[in-house]
Amino acid sequence: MSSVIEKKSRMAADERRVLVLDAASTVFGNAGYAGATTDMVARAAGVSQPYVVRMFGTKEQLFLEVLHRALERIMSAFREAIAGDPEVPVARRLGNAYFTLTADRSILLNLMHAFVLGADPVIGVQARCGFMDVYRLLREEAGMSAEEASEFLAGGMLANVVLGMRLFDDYATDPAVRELLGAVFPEKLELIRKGHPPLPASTPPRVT
Amino acid sequence: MSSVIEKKSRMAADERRVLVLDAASTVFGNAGYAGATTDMVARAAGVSQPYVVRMFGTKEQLFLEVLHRALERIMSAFREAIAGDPEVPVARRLGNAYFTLTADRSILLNLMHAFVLGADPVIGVQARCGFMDVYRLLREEAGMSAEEASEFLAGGMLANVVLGMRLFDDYATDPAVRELLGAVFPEKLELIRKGHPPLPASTPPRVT
DNA sequence: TTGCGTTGTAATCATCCGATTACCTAATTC
DNA sequence: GAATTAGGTAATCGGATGATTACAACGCAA
Repeated sequence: MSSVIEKKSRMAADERRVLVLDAASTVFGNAGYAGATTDMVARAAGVSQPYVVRMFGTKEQLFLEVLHRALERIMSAFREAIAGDPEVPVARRLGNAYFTLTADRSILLNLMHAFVLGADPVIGVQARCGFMDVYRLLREEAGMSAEEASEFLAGGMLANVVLGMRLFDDYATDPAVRELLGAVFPEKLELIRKGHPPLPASTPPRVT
Repeated sequence: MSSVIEKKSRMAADERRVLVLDAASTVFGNAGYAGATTDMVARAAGVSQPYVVRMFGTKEQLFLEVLHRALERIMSAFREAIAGDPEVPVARRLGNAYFTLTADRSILLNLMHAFVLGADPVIGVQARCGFMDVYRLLREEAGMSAEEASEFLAGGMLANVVLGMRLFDDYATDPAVRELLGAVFPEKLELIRKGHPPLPASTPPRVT
């Protein structure tokens, strides 16, 4: 019922910092960079709004840190997978690693928000750099061909979109959704579905 | 050098309406829903800001119209492709149609912006509906299997991300970008590259 | 020309948001 | 235990933004 961390009075700034970063990741992931406010982040972290901006300088720098941390997690998860059991093909190991990452929607959602802001002079640059870092990892460290890497990334982007769209919210009401999700997350469907329950006020889909 | 349409004095409201919708598509596509302002749209369309909101009621309704029009264009392009030359496989026809759509970045970018806003109570619903409409078209009208449709959509999502990220801006400076783009747009690379010149102030990528 | 509906804008409003300032209080040090 | 640093917040500011209102100019019909 209670939150995981419920400290009273003072806390080390470093601890508070990761709390705020976690909150920012969730908020930015749901609302996007421009749609989120520093006050939303502050409330989610249980601190005051001025404290958030003073810790990170600007809203933009806060988002860049969130983005950077998301990329770090992906890269390290992939590196672990690459160093894993050589019996199973590397593409499958990486796929499993990616699947594990979906447990925290915000990681992948923040990446997607950055990816579609390529026209932004500062976020766009970081998005391109981060994306190409991942591509290079697939090519050079995982030993994939350009076509294999492209195909792997394509599947990942579709998974990201499906998560961002909250398609799981319509799992119960639309058989086509079930079918598609089954194709996007082969074998893992039931597992991943448990981690993505529909929002409380899930509106039934209306056709236009 | 001059814009396509340069009418003086009065114009029929319907004509003006499509001008504003075109402008809105570009602006929303670049900045996203929350990042764009009605004033940016107004300036791009050459009208006053109050006129924009009076024509469409609210900024949200304007975005929904942009989104709806984008979906309509995709659906009709796909239906044309499905009705095309039966000699060439339908997946290839659809791929060509999708490639043609990339000529207007904003169509696909607005879709992506909507797709990552699934948590929004009104945009999210439209995003899911529109996406599933496309999926159903692939399954029922194009006769694809669930796996074929999923694979097709995956490739499309990667293409959208690559366009949104403005990866073409780094084509000249990064060989890995060239390689990846070659894998994402097989055969069509040179063709599509002509339609996506880098921004004037293209910042060279910095590694973090 | 007068009248009137359509097309459009200038001015303005209320709100929100990121950022700044000034201040407060719990620890830590000496 | 006084002094000092570190961890915070309340209050507020200036600018941006979506929306409203009131008004102006054009064009057409009688």
